Amino acid sequence: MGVGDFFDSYLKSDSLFKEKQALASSYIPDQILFREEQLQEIANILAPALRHEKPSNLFVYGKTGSGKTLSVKHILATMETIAQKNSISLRSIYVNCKLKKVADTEYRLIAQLIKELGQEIPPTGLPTDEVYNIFYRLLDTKKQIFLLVLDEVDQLTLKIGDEILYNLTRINVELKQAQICLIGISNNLVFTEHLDPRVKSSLSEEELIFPPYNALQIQDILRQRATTAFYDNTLQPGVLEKCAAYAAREHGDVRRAIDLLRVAGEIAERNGQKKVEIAHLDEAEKKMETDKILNVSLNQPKQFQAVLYSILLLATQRRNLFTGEIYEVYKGVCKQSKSNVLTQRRISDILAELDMLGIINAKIISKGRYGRTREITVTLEDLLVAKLRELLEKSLRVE
DNA sequence: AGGTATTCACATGAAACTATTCTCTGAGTTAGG
DNA sequence: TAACTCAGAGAATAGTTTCATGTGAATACCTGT
Repeated sequence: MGVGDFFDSYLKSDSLFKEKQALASSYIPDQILFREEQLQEIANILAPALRHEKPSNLFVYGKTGSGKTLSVKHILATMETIAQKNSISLRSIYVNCKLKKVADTEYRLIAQLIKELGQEIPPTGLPTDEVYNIFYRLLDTKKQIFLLVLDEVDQLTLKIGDEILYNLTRINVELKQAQICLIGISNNLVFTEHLDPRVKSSLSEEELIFPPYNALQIQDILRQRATTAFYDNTLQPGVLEKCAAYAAREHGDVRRAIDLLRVAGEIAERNGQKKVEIAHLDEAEKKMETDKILNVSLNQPKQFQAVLYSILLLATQRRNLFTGEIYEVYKGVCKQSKSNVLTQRRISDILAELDMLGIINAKIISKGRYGRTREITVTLEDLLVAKLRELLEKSLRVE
């Protein structure tokens, strides 16, 4: 059967989704469940902004998928509409500091902020303090309050230190008319402990913790989303509960639960089934994991791929691998793929990063008289390993 | 036997270097009046 | 004389290299019994 037939039957088969949007990660529901307290608290802290007073800086902690970003965004949106109605000059800017090539360095963060204020800044070439100056000028055009949200700030400081945060907290001193209020969001609870004490005290004048959701709450949230997203009676009984249970086990990450539900729905739909079954959930979980690994691996730079390929080669023979062995194999791989060989120092870092990405498991062990090294294990499924190896071979043009 | 001291095989840190991409500046060139 | 071109100086960034220092515990090497 041709592609045309496929599209025909695709059109004819009715979708399971009524409004798939509701399961997207960017979706903001009208009502945020189980976060009344936190919402109220944020509102209390930020309310002075509506009277042209600078609110205290706020720091929001909580594990991934506990509704931090959603809540903050929600409050800001409502504040902006109210401000507009009463013609109060209030602006909020949201940046995610983790986004590569967007806001993950000092220069780029400020550049991004300027962009949000409606001006373009070249991606490179300007000295950083010049960029700061442009930013100051843009801010200080009139008397107004800026609410500046830095999502995943921990990533930022991890990469480039806390100097920017210090600068940002000091901006208010230099501004004549405008004032900015910083709202940091982090999913690392001990994050501020690595911070310069000055930054720490000024950044977290107010702190707020988002506890993880429990299984029952996740169920309710899922139900809320599911009723908008799916047609009635599309979910088989038990699916929602199972999905919630999965997520509850993963420290109450609702985002994951929602993704899982969406993917399960997609799978059911693709199979032409009328209902989402529990089996689809299992399949969805597996698929998400595999997709993630494949995606991440193939998007890594060549050298990472070469290292990973070496690991996979060795892993077929033995369980626990050490840095030195991997390096030897890696050198061979490099020769074959005609790329240049990096130092062991660098490979050590690459191994650490692959570990961070969750592709491999690395643990530093001491073998006593026989030295200290990383012990690396591969816990991926055999099928996935085979596939990954094949793809890497193609990408590296090896063997 | 029990207690130190060594030693291995890397890990971890800091600084400096390289290549790439981009802006800005000012000298030299061109074209028009 | 104004507009244009183009090379060179400077920046930011990613990815490395170089050099220096750190480290956990299995062994080697004592010591005194």
